[in-house]
Amino acid sequence: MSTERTRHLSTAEERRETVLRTAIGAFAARGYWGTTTTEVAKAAGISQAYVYRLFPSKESLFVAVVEHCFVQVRGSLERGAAEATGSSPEAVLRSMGDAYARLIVDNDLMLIQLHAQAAAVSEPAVREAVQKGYARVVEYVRGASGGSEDEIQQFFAMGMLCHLIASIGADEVDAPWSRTLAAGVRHY
Amino acid sequence: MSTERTRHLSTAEERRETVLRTAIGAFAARGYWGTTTTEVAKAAGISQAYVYRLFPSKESLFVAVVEHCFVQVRGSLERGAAEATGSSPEAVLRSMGDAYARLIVDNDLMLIQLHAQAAAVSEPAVREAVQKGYARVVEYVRGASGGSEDEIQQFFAMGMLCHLIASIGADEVDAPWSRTLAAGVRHY
DNA sequence: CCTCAGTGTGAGTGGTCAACCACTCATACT
DNA sequence: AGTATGAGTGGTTGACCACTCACACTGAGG
Repeated sequence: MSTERTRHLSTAEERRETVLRTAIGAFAARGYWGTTTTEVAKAAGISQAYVYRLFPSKESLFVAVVEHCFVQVRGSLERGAAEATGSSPEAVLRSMGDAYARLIVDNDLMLIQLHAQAAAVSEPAVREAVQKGYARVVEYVRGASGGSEDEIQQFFAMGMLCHLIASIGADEVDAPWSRTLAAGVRHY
Repeated sequence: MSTERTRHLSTAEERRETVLRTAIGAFAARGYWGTTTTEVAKAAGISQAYVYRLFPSKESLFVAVVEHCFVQVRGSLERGAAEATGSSPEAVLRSMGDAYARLIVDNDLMLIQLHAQAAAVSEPAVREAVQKGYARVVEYVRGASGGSEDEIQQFFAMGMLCHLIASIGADEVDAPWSRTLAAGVRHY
């Protein structure tokens, strides 16, 4: 049954996953409006026309990419929670933060979140995806850590600060202001 | 002088300022790549061609808009610092945060910051403007508040969380996750 | 071997983009 | 009145955009 080695064609489902994975890198640089479907196709190694057989529109492709990223973020936080030493909210949150820091060594994953946030302003479908993504992530963090409202809010505020630092390359600037913003922010 | 048909001419400098102010609203919705120079021109009430007499390129226009926004943010923080009751770092920071919250009642000003952050990823000129903007703002907050590194970092982390809440409209969602994120975040 | 459903593409479509240029008009100053 | 200068525009351009469609190719089941 397994004929994977000799198979030249992929199933549409396999292709869709490839496109989703590679589209992250494409959208990460210039976001929803700045990235062309041709760039996405090139990154996935298929023709631009075939992108439109796999996804009905550029918007739905981007939404799928955003959802894919949130799944990965949640997975990373779950691993972090599992690795926590101790069960105090603080210990679990620290371990989760650490896991997230390791996840976004791949900057692209984080940049997608930033660009999704930007696109959410005026693209309702994107906004809905981002809202649902944060809904699940916030509820997961609350449940798994048992942290207070304040602690959870702090956790996400720190995540947003992380996005700022990476997006403007503050961690590559050697200055007091950048050191203040990036102080204690893990970056593997 | 029977049929009055006045065509009011401004100086180029006046026009440039008009364009900067109105372009904020144009860029706020769809950011750098999603906004056309025609939209900017329409918002300013001039022809698209004239945008290019006032600014050498779309990029330099966007950079000017971003710089303009940072100036307003700094001005708002200065007013906040002046209004502070007491001179403890905590009191000054709280007053500054409050002033910022009042400033971004106009969502556009905040959305520009978000879109500037997104554009900074791959547009070096924008990145430089945003870095310089945060450099000045962080140093100002440090100097005016005298807060610790941690307090200042917290201050900006909270600002970033604010941007998230507004960009995805979390404050219009009635759910536990959105209440957790927005708890205590002033919104006039 | 043939069939055929599903994978995949080349070659477009109409529309829009940033940028440019030749030009008109309003005003200030002779 | 004439002239110089700068404000402001209509029209255009070539590149590029999202999206479409007719058609070619592949390989598993018969």
